[in-house]
Amino acid sequence: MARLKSEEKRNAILAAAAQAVAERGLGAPTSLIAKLAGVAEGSIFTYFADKDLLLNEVYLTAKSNLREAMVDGYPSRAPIIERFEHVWNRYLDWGMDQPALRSAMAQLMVSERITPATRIEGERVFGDIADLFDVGIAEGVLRREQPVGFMASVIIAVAETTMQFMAKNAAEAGAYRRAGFEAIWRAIGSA
Amino acid sequence: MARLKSEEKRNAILAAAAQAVAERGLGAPTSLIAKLAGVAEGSIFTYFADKDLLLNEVYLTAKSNLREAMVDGYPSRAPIIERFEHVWNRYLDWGMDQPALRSAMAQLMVSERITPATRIEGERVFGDIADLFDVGIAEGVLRREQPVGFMASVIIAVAETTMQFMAKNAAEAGAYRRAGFEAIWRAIGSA
Amino acid sequence: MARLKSEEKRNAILAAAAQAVAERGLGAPTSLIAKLAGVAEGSIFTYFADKDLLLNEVYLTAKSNLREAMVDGYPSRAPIIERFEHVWNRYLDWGMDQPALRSAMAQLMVSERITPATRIEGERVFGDIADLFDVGIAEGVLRREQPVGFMASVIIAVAETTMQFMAKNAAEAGAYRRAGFEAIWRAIGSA
Amino acid sequence: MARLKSEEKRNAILAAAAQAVAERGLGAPTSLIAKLAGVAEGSIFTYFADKDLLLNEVYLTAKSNLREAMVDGYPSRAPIIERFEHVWNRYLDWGMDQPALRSAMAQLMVSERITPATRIEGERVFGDIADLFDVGIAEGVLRREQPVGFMASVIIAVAETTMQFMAKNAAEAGAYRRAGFEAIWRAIGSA
DNA sequence: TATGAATGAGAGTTCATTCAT
DNA sequence: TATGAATGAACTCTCATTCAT
Repeated sequence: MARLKSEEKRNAILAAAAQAVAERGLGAPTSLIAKLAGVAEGSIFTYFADKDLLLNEVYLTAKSNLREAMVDGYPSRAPIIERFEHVWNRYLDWGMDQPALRSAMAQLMVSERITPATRIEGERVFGDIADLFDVGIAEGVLRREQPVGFMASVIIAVAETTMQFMAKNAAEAGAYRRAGFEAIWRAIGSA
Repeated sequence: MARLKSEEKRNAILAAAAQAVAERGLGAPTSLIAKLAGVAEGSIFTYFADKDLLLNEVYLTAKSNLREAMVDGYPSRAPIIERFEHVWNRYLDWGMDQPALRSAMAQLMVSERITPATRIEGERVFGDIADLFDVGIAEGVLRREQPVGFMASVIIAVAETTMQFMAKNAAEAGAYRRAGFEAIWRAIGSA
Repeated sequence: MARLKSEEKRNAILAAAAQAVAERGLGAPTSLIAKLAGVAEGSIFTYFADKDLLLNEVYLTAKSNLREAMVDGYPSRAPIIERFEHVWNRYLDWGMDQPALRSAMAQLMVSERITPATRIEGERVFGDIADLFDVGIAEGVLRREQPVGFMASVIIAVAETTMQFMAKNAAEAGAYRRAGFEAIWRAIGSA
Repeated sequence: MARLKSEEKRNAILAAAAQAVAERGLGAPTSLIAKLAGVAEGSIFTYFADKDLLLNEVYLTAKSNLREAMVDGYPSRAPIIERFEHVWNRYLDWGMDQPALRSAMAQLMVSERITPATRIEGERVFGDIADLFDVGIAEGVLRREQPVGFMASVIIAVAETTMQFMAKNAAEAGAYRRAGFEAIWRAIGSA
């Protein structure tokens, strides 16, 4: 048997693509991605049919990766505000730890290259986290007036902004983290 | 001595560039921009030294344009919440009226092609609107804990999100507009 | 005003493409064509949208070129056999003079890259020469049983073969030329 | 001593190559050939040193295959015209039955990829069929003026043309078959 | 100044061939 | 021997920019 397509190599390409996009935008050449991944230029296309498909996979991978970070250590039985805070903190930690993934995701999000199907799939990944909102509303700790999807997007937007400030000013990172959470909690909490 | 004709052409190129970026992303070819502007391909480069510079100007123009929309009809003497609401509504109106400008701005914002200098200049444009915050804090209607720049960015992020939902679901546009404002006001208001 | 697209350059590219195809087959790189034409690689695409279109134009150009060679000095009033012989000889002369054009045409003819539309257009070019057959049949010097299109194709095929032998054996070129004509004339003549 | 299994695989590759060339031209990728042959991409190169060699073998195989079709049921004692007619009909039958082989052969014939050696070898395969001509000339039923090789090539060319018309217009296939034979017989017969 | 053809570096992608398995 | 992933040169085509007109 010949060499089999390795998950490892696939991941290396995905990570390299994220880095390349973070550094050079969506126009980052596939040759740069190959170099960063330590594979031949042609190998990219044995793992991904074309650049757009690769970019879509980067997007999905980033979302999954983020989701896992959020779910890890999730305090299922704690009061809902603590659960929210857990998710919030994991989100920011993820963004600080993986600036390339975060930057790539942000660029991909507003680009035309992510297909509608990928966008839907990306939202599906966050399905059970979105359920948090339903619980919160049922328990009366979240405002019921706002559509759940809208709230989620607002949170992401604020988190994104918070991360920008944390990244720009590491000394005050903790302060921004708290300020962001308070802003969000006030925005969506029913108190 | 500003040649009228040229100023017009310059503006046509800027508008065309925004449209091109909105439709095709930052990789939109200068030849498309030229065609949309009704100008020869080469003429772009008599008005803008290179594409990056053009893109930076688009960014600044969009910001100025938005600023003007916000300032127009500004109720200087109304209670501060009404002033905020005015700004908020003008922002959303602008985004709905000028989807190309909004989309281009969003893409430019997260891209590497906007220079730090341009970013600073872009923030300066909003200087007096940012002053609103100082007044609000002084008057005790805004929370003082959060840095002003951070609050402003949060507002922009939430507005951006709100516009996305308005654009996607025109029937509920009014509801999103209000939901967004309430979320923001709770987030930054001291009440 | 800028430089205008020059007919001259277009022709140079067409000729270069024919030569490249003759030498390297239909897979001849556009970069070689550009070099042979003395233009930049990119210039090919300002004159022809893509390689297939260029190849189709080469085909059509070759056919037109051949047609002109055949029509030149055509003895309209001579007996029909002489008119045929004129066409025959002009055809072979053309093929000997323009081996690149001939070879390119032969390869293009059997390839998938010539579109049906181009094929039809190519036949139309020979319309009035095909009329020779109708006259011949009317005058009773050509066999009437065979469809005109078929006869024409047979002639071309035999001419092609004749040229191959002439090219391979220049010393006997004259003999092949006569042998080919006699074979054809017997095949289609009513005598 | 010939491993059966391998011989089969070799033939599968040859057949697949013919089909691939018929469908996609000489630029058909070896990966397509492998897929059509039901063989791994790399295996092609254990049977044929490189693509050119494979193509040359396809050419030779097609010629041999055609030759066998012609020889099968050959009426050695019938009058020479019947023998010719037999060869003619077998040729056309072969072409109709094996369009891929015919198309591949036609494309290879005019291409630069068939080496002179292969061309000579290809002619040698038809050696004894070419002998028919010598007999015919000796018996006085064929014109003696024309070189044998030339006559043979003319016949092939006319047959090729006839097959094209038969393939394009199945309803009239019989008519073209007869018309082609008559044209050829008049061209080469001494009558 | 305006034009748009010309340029060629560089893009994404293909593919014959190699080679680890 | 068979496999198919790996390779990278080479391909077609795009595009920012230049420059003759």
